[in-house]
Amino acid sequence: MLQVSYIRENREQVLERLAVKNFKQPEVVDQIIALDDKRREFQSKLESIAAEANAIAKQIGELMRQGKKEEAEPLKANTTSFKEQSKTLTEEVAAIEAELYNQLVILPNLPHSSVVKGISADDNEIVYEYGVKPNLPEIALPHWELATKYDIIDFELGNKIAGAGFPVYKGKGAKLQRALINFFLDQADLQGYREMQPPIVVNEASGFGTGQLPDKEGQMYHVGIDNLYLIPTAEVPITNLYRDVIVKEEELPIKNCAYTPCFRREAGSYGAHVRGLNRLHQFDKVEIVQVVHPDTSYQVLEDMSSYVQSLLKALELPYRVLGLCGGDMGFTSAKTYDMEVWCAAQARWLEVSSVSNFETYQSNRLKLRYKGKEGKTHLAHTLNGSALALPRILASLLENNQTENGIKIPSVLVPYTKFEWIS
RNA sequence: GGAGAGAUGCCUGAGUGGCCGAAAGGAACAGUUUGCUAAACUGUCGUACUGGCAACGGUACCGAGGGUUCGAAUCCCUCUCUCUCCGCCA
Repeated sequence: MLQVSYIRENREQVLERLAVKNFKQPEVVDQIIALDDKRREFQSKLESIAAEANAIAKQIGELMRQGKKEEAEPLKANTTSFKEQSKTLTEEVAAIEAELYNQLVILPNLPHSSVVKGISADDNEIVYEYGVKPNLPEIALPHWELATKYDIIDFELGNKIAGAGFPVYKGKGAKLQRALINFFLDQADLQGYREMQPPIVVNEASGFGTGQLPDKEGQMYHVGIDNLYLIPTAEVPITNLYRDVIVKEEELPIKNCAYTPCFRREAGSYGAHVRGLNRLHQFDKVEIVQVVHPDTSYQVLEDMSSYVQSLLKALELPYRVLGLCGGDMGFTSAKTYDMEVWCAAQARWLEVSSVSNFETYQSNRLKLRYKGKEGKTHLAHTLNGSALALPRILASLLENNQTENGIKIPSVLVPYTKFEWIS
């Protein structure tokens, strides 16, 4: 959520930046400013009435204490009109504030000045490409066929016990998953991220805190009986740890990471592009989350991007980095890099990580602030990134590393898997 | 699931209708003293909105939301959460 004060003071710039994100309702900006004017006007009326009423109540209290009951009685009569006025004004202020909030949540985050204008994924910039795409023989198999061939992932069994999008990993498939999780967590640890194990269900307040609610309600699994949501990413519980928190400036940056399963209903997805591991309802992911000082957030974004890339290099996967254009960026992000790995048999790029700087967009809603040395509070900046999401890494490993002798495990993973080949 | 108790500031904790935005202690921060550390002493020490160049004001907040009252941390109602005991279970 953007800050109203920022919108007021930087109207032109806000409009210009929203255009980069291809935002269709620029009139909302002026509506917000008008509503805020109205809010101030009504609130100040309400407050001056309250001030008068408080003053009278104080006088009455003083008289009562002195035992002058008779003198207090006429004062009471004066307050009836205050009560009525303040009641209607309170209702009006509440209505204005509700409308202001409704308008405010329509506005996406403002893209950073380095973000290019654009409408769709076609307009994203390829900022970096690394590695050599393997030359596979004609008979190369897509990962879902390899999974069956080596009996390491069973999609049918998953269908039976849960449904499509809930695969069962078996034997070396399961061990490879566990190896990847441990590898990612160990690497994050080396980078100074504190490992956390959060709940994988969250309450409504947390869903609102990171912006999944109310917008993406339909994308989360909801446990109705207890009104809890299965997390779509560890970003939700980890970032919400800092909801309504004021940290000391010297505690920044705060670096946390977490492995969790992630649950996404993916309502509306279908077809060949969701085959196999490409898109699942449940998947594993290691997430890195930082809370930083505003001055450093863009440097941190670059650091996080390099870190994610270092993981892909270690796994010897060809990848590319996309700088997302305004139109393809998430609603809450100011700048996002997507990392995509090459899946050789499918001959397509698959997104395995998304690293974003949210600036104050999340922290404003979360009320996540830091207290500066001068004693004032300021909103902190938040960032997060996948490091990494497992299924597509697995897909890419299986497809790219397939040989006549089986699937070769990257050497960095062998200490974790304790085997070199899936055959 | 049943019964009971509770929710106050960074923490502990007092406060049962006006003098309470809130005692006291601790923590933290700044200063004085000190050869250093410690101790002692002094001071500062919630958040948000809002008026003002500022000095300094106003309003709201004692788990959340309603209500009673001239006036609510305090009384009433609803909800949420926490703790204790019992039951069940890992």
